[in-house]
Amino acid sequence: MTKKERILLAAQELFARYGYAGTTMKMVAEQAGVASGLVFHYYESKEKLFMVAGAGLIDNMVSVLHDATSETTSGCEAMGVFVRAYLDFTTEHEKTFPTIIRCSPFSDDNPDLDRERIATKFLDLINIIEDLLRRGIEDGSIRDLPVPQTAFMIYGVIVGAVRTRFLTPYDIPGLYAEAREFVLRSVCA
Amino acid sequence: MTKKERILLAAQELFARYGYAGTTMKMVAEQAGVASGLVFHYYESKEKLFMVAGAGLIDNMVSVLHDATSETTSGCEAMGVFVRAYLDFTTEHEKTFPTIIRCSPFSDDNPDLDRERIATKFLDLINIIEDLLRRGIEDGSIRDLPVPQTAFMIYGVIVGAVRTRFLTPYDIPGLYAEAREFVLRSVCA
Amino acid sequence: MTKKERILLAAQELFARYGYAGTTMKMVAEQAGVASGLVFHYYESKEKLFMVAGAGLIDNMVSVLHDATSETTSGCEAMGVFVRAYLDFTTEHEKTFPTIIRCSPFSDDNPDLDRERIATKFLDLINIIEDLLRRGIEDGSIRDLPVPQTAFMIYGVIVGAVRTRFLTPYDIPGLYAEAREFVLRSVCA
Amino acid sequence: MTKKERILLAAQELFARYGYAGTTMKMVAEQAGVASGLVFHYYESKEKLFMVAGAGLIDNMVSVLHDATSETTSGCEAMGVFVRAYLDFTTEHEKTFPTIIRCSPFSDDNPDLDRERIATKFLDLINIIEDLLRRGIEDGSIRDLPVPQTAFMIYGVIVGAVRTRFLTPYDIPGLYAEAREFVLRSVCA
DNA sequence: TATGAATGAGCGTTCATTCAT
DNA sequence: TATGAATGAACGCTCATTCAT
Repeated sequence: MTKKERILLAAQELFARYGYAGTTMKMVAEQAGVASGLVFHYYESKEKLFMVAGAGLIDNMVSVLHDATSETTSGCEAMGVFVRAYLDFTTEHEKTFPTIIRCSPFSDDNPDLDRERIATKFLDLINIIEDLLRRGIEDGSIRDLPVPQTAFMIYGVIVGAVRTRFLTPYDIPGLYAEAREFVLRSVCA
Repeated sequence: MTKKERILLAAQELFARYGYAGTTMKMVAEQAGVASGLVFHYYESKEKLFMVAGAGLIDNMVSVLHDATSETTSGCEAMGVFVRAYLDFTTEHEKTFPTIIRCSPFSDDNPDLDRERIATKFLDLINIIEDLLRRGIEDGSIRDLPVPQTAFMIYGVIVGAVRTRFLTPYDIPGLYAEAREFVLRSVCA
Repeated sequence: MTKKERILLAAQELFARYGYAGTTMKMVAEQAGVASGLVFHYYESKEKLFMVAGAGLIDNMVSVLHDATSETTSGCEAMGVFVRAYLDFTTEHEKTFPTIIRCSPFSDDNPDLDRERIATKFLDLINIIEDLLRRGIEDGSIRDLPVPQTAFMIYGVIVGAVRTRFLTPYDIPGLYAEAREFVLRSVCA
Repeated sequence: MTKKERILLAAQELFARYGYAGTTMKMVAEQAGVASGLVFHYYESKEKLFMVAGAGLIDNMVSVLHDATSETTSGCEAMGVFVRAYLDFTTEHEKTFPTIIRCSPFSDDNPDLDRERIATKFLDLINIIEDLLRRGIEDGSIRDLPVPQTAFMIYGVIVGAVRTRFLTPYDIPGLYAEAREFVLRSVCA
């Protein structure tokens, strides 16, 4: 692993854990085991580092979710796969994933961040959901619902489940499975 | 309005708008029209001010939601009323409400905050939902679902809708109405 | 002397001695015997402190020079008084005066400084020289010379003498007296 | 042009434009099209690079001025030629010349610079003026004036004119021609 | 000769907090 | 109760300089 990569990983973990404001560039440098100057050498500024850290994770996630849903036989089934894959992804990347939450356009972590650019990234995720909805409506496995609004609701449930799991002091068993059921009950025919 | 009250209101508006890290005690003092020392005189520290600001809003909200759902005839109906009342509340308090988002246990705005105490506050909200669920399951208007998990999912949908509305760069028409439908479809018998 | 005044004086002395880039805000705070935060509390930024430091000195100087030349009988005589008074001023304020040099529009000390605002200040000085020239041309004590250009040359001689005295490693006796003669020989009839 | 030469030229242009503090070694490397390490390889440190950059220009200038004044018939005439040649030189090297201003012993740009060594360089220039003065006094074309002081005054006028031209926000037509007249009126018999 | 990754001291600035009045 | 002067730790960031390759 190069130092550049170590810095990025450290940033993802720390942003995930402490948020944007709670993470200092010195912390990143220390965790990566490099001098603080090197962080700036490679990523220019804290904001840019945060963006790159988040964008990398989203790209990765989008590609995983795209693959996961491509081999399904109905829109409803695909939706179930999507929710599960999303939630699995968060479990597998539990150390870095919250960075995505914190750089989402729904986040309030740092109002200075360039929302436009972030929103564009997240649109990829919303778009997948919309595609699955349309596919399901067409093949009859999903009710005839307003697509964009419903897509956001589904995303809300998923994010809500994740946030609840990551940030709630009390543990709720079966939360992820229930999130999937909750969505499917609401949208499948 | 006393100076103490003016400070609290200023804090709620500023935390709502700029978040915890983005709000300075000087901003609060200025907006309230008092000297910065007075803010500390009344609220001791930034963190405590933030907590009081959030707690006040939640208490207010809990009482509004309690009242709104008390005169309903079924659990399902009550749930619909709850969702609508919650969303209406956010619209009516759009200048201060986001403070609640930012001090929720699901928030990442300030990792230093005393999660335990915040969570207790929010539990009041979750408890109302759980009560409504149990009531509906009993009267047959709501399916037989695992109560705590489902309560969190419902809360997730609501919060997701709110966040989408408050923080998304693009406007989604009918989002709130759709959120209510989404929930009822999923839980009502 | 208030702390605010002590900060300003420290700034004038340090900027005079070490220049803009060579002076740090911590140095100013230390020399003034205050915490570094207080310097920003009163003067907002290094650049603004520098401007205030320079402007104060120029204002003071302009008023001294105005007074000195007001009780003369001819333009030529007034010019001699002006040069002497200017040079005397630098001697009396030798610890702080170089700050003026360093914030002059002729200075290269900090290209970021707001030249427009500085230039306006210095124009007051140039204007006095121009007035004296016109007065002398009218009363016949000064040759008929192009006023603005000559004003700048005179200012150049004065500044040159001052710089030579302040910054040259070797001492040149009678430099100031000679500067005055040099100017008068060139412009007086 | 070798890389070493390209670095020196880049340094002269950048120091001229942005001053010592405003120029970074990375800027020099970039403008020269080389890696930053190479700048240090050839010139050891920023300060030394600055000195070499300034010294090179002065040497060049001294030789030009020496040649220009060698074929004159009187001290006064030579002085006129000197002033004109100096000012012409600044016009012909307007991209790099200001570096000389910034490394002059009269400059405040960098108080760390080794004044002794710089002063020695500039003495070459002053010496030429002194020689011309002595020659003129001897041949009767120049008044009997104290040589060293007058030399500094003349240099002050020239530098003043140059600084005014290079750094003043407002343009003054005929400034250079007037500078020459100003000097000759003052010193020629 | 030539690169650019890597270092770390130091800078300007912010801001929660304290305290004399 | 009310002020705002005063503190100082900590932050993001810059940049001269070093050094392995």
